[in-house]
Amino acid sequence: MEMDALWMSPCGGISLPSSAAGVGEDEAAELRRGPWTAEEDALLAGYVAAHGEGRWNELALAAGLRRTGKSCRLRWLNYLRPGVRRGGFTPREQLLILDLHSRWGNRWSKIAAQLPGRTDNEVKNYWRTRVQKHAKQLGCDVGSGRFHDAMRNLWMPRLLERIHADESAAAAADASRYYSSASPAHAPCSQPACQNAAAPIISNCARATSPDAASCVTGSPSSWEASPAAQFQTSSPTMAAWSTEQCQNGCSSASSGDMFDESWSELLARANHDDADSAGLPDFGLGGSGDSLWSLDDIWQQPFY
DNA sequence: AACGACCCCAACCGCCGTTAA
DNA sequence: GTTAACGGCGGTTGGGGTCGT
Repeated sequence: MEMDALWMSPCGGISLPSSAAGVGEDEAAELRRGPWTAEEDALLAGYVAAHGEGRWNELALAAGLRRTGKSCRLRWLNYLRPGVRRGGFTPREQLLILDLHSRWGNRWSKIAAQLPGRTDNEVKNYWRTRVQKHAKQLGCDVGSGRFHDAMRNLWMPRLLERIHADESAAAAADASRYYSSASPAHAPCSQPACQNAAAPIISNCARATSPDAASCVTGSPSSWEASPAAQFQTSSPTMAAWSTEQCQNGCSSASSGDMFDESWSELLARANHDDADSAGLPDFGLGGSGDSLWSLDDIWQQPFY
């Protein structure tokens, strides 16, 4: 679809505040806004490839782009830059986002820096659209301790289960190829970082802080203290080190999708119908509490990936 | 098929810190 | 030392797509 016409003002141009960075009145009168066209992308990418990043206002003028330097920078960083990964977040990435956000808050650029190929904008959008949606379902605020601890004790362990399942499947596939080809190159990864990839996160899972965390889901304030997550205390590599290495190794191959959906539906189903411990999960006391904070009917309607 | 509600994400906005003139 | 320009960051918005009725 040709976007050019859509974003031109009726007068053939758009008006921007004259304070638009680095441009004069004449230039500002001709500046374009809105979605980028393929031609603009090509212009920008070509110019950056030839001259490098930085000095965005200058670059915009020199490249002949009728865009602000800011707009060029954003387009480059979020879309055109080599290595930018698109598509759904993998379980690993989701787990990292949860963990890092719990530590750093809305420091999107800092969090994105730990996710190779991901931009702060993507992380921010993920948080706002997915995570906040589920917080709303819970009746919690995402900034509340209750929501915080629900993440640590419910979703993060489930993400780890998912990751381990994916890795087991991948390892099995590798082993299968190994035995059929007898090639040492296909031996399972023996690097400590691979084996301990999940441990640093689990250790954080065990650090729930809010006394009423469990009450968010159970009304049983201390049940999470005995969570099996505590057994994962570790001195493994730091999260930052893990994130870069592991994401580069595993992010691109893992499946995508919203792990929260799976966590909600499966965890709650188990908690209500089975003994949580026997299912390998912490006992959050969900069964029979009748805690109206959970909207089970709604949650069970979530799609299962 | 039509319509409205909701979701997702690209892009913009405003603020702030840094830098250079 | 001052100030304007710039880059970076987090918050917000608008529009296209999807889903449900």
